[in-house]
Amino acid sequence: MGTGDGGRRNGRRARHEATRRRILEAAWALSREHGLQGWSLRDVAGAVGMRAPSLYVYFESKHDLYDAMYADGYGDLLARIDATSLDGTPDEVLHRAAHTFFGFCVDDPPRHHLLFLRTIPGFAPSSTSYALAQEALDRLSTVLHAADLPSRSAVDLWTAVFTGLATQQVSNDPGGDRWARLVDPAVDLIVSMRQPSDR
Amino acid sequence: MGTGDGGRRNGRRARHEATRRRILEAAWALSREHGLQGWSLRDVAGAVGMRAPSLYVYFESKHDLYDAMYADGYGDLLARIDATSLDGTPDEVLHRAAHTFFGFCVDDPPRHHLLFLRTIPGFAPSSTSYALAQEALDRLSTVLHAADLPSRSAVDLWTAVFTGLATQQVSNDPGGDRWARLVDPAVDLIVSMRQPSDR
DNA sequence: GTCTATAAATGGATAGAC
DNA sequence: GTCTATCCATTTATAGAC
Repeated sequence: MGTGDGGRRNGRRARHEATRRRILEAAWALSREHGLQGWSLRDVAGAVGMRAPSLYVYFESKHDLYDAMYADGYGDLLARIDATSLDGTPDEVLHRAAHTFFGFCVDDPPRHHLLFLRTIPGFAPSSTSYALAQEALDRLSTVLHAADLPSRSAVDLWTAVFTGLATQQVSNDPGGDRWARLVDPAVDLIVSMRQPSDR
Repeated sequence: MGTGDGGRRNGRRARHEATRRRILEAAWALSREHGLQGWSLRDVAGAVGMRAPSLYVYFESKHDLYDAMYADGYGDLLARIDATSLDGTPDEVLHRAAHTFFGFCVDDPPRHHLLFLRTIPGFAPSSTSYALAQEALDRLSTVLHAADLPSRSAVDLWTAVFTGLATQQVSNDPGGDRWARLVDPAVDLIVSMRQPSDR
């Protein structure tokens, strides 16, 4: 024992999780190819060599699959945040943080769509998935605070500006850098907002 | 003659246009109630006392209806821009322009969705409708230019920042003012970006 | 866990009578 | 211009055999 799978080396549970992940990845791939709403459960099933009804062993519904994608996306964001160095001056950290977030958005447009635009009819993240979104926001607050931008206004402006830049980039100049070039100037502007009371 | 309707006071053409508008308004109303994708052509028809097939006399398809809504939305935006005074100092004009745009976005979330988020599967505006969007952007450029912010970067940053603020406001604090309060500070920041070479 | 078969509903769009 | 009738395709989801 001690493997947590009932004593079997490749337990049911692990296999189940592995298949879940294959399905999840197939859904992401289809989203990148045909848009976040451009595929059916049949399509996902076909992509993993199954029939549609079999998916219901792994996900309760299509919305449940979207929810898993939502959690997965925020998991990726948290991982990127964790991998972002906090070395250097506060301003250096801010520039780095902005690029981390902007890059995350433009690297995967459908993920950006699901996490930040949220226009899937009838879909709302579950409370456990939403907790991940909250966690990401908390970490952003922590970084901004450590960089002498502690006010809620600063955090709110930060999210609005960089989701805004990313949305424009993704939808009006995909693959280009027309708005990407504005990330650093935007950080400088927000930094210039620092007030004595903030320190 | 001279009425442009073939000599009839309430010509076919005028009636046709009037019915088209009724359908359009019904689609907007349903969008505000159930979301931009939360209604079918049957629903729209029911709302105007018709059956679904009759709508095809006025619109070629559902996408064609979306396209008319898109053009209608930009028509509204252009009207608001026209109604916005250019009096006062350049900075006053900029603040006014920002509030005009922000108010336009938050006043009608599904319109904001259709015009600026553009996540309707398969929908893309026709060239004539898109020309209206271009016209709106041109007028924004003109205003910013007149207010000593002539660079393309300034225009790009402007659109990103205020669509970003509006999206956050609409989706995370509907009816509130959490991001609305940041409109004026954001204008101040962008204004502070003016460079000698810009004048 | 995966399948076949099918339910159950929906929705866009067309044909043709009136 | 509006209707009835209907097509046709699609999709999510379930039942039950294997």
